[in-house]
Amino acid sequence: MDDKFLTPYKPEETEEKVYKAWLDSGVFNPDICIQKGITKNTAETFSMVLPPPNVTGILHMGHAAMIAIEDIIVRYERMNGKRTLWIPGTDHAAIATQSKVEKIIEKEGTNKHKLGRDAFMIRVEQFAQESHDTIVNQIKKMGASIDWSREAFTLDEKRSLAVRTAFKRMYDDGLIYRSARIVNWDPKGQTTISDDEIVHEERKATMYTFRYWKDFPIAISTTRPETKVGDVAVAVHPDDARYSKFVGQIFSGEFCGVPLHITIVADESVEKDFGTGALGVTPAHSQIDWEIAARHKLSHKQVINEYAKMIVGDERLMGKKVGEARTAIVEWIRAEGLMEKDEEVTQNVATAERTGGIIEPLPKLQWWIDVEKNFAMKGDGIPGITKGQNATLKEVMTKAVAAHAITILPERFEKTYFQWIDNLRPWCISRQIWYGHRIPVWYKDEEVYCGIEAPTGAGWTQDEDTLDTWFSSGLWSFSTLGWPNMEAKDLQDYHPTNLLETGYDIIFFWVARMILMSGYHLGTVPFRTVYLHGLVRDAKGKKMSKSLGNAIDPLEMIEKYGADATRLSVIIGAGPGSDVSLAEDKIRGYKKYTNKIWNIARFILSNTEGVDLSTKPTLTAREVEILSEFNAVIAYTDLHIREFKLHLAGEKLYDYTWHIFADIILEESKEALLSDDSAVSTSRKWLLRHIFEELLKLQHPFMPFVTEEIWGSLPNRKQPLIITPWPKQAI
RNA sequence: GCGCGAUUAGCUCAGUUGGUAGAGCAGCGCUUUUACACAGCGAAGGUCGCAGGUUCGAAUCCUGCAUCGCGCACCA
Repeated sequence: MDDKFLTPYKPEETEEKVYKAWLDSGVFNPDICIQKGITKNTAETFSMVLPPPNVTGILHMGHAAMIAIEDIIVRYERMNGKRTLWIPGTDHAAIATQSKVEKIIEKEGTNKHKLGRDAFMIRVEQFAQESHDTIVNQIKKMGASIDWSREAFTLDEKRSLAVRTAFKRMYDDGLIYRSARIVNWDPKGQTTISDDEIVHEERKATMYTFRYWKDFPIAISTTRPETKVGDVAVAVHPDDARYSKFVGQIFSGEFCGVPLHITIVADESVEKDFGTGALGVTPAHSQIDWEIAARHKLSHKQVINEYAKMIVGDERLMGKKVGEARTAIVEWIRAEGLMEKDEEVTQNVATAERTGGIIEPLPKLQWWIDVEKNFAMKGDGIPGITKGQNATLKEVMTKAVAAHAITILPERFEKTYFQWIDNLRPWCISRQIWYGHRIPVWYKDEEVYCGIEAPTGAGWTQDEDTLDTWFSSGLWSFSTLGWPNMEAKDLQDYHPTNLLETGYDIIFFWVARMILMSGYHLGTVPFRTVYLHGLVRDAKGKKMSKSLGNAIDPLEMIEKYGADATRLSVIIGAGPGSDVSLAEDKIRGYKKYTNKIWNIARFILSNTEGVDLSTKPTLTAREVEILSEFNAVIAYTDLHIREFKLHLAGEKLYDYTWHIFADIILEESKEALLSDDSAVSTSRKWLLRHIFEELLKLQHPFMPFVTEEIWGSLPNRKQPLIITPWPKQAI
């Protein structure tokens, strides 16, 4: 027995060495596994992409949980003989990364405009590179058995080609178009954002009810009086008897120094019972009003600019921030005696997820993806839509899940997914930021050119905007496998991928967009199964965050307690899709467990020397009973891993190893091992050694380091544990 | 407003074909005995949110309610 077992288990002396041995052996790469004869080249494949972490800094406990879950599954599949591919990568994360770097240079007393586009981009790329290196190191520390030879980045050469190709094809099909509509403008980030990047925050506000001027016949209500200088109409319900006599009339007057011409229109969208039942229509600053104006062919007038400042009126309004303008207008309304009512209300204010800026709806010329336009399907991978048949992106996304070409787990998230599709509007994909994929469109006078490469000839200028980061991540399942080269071997072997494992918080951002992109470009699903995990929260169930100071740093935990303990702490106690509470005590507890296994190894190794596992001795009745109980443990573990109930599998192994195998079986065996009767001790030795080795295999996906290290000290080992076949029930 | 989830021991949570309630941590008592004190043994601790219903039997199924949390939509 190795002397190292005489002292407690030391992860710090084990993990780096073990990970390096795995890397050197090349077993993370399925091609090498075939070359070495570890995997049959006819073996079933299992593929998965790592949800690429943003290059915005360091990984948090949620990433650690994600890596642990995925690595358990990958190791399980590999031990079961499959050609197993897990692809690593990182995401440039466009707006998130850019705003992070903007904050950093702001502290240095400069900004992106002073630096200029080129110099600023160099700073961003440096930052991204540093983050990338940190992240890769963290993924390795967690023990991820991922194929580094296939690492990808959403903004590297290959992925850029995929993005431009995808854009061009969708543009040619008319699914991508440029149009002026109301956008979600983030004045803080100075960019448009998509509907999904909006977070509604409940805030107190005042609802004012007033008339534009004294003899205006109808009072309106609003929480944003400053936008009323952009009103072109008042909309009422067609059945509203109070106002029907005014419909069609135009009233002109002056509102806080701004001349207005208000048409009274009847529109079904107006609720009679809300406020006064009359809605002041501000087409340029409200999505709904824009739609009403379109229905009634009304003009629109922009009164607020990109910096959320007023661009009409006299000195009372012009150049003022919207908040100040609101105060000024309210004062004016009161002074004029126009105010009929003001009341406190709570309302949901739209804010930008990344910057916290209050969204200012503005009309702007932007690029969009049409989710309701027909295109010809490129493949047969979506049930109910055959190749060549016309379909819309909405239909593709719906059918992929409704017809169970994709299974979403836990199942309840299917409802969430369908609800999102039901409310889906055109996806705004252009961003006014610098970091990201430049839109592959060039302009020359009136000409517009969309291409994978820049047009030849002089005088072309490329569109200034970049793409929403989720455009490139939407391609991830196939851009990492060689697309747009349809002949690429990886693409043919590994797509659709088997599993997408990610957090439920990005089901719309990412999961849905991947289904959209794969459905359009390949005519198939990007993955067969979606498994959604929950959030890692603190001991009191609060979301971990730096500002709250309750965040647990996974690297620090790995240093203190080891990667195996850290992995178990985020697996056990977390059912599929439900959040997991984590305190340092929990991780410490699993550190003790790794040590327990270490000591079991010490006992087994020193008591079962010379045992021949290949020759099964005659077992006593009690031993047969123990073995059959253990077979049930194998079956239980196997079943629950396959059903993604890793918490149950992990907990069972913990409970069995500690409280059955160690506390009962080992204790009761001491007598037999001391026995003078060699038949008694031989059969008991065989049994203990057999169960222990099988337990190492079963636990390997959960705690790869300590199990591999012990396995390496077994006298009869033939190959590393990571590629040792998974236990089968046997009597 | 629509939808989803949670409510089990002091704390964090497990517990699916319905059959006498479980773990970890904390706390209590005992024990250094062929592994391990990062340990072992033992005791204690719960009317499984509330009210009904189905059933021989309900933490588990059904209905309603309450509280907390989340998502979506929307309030002009």
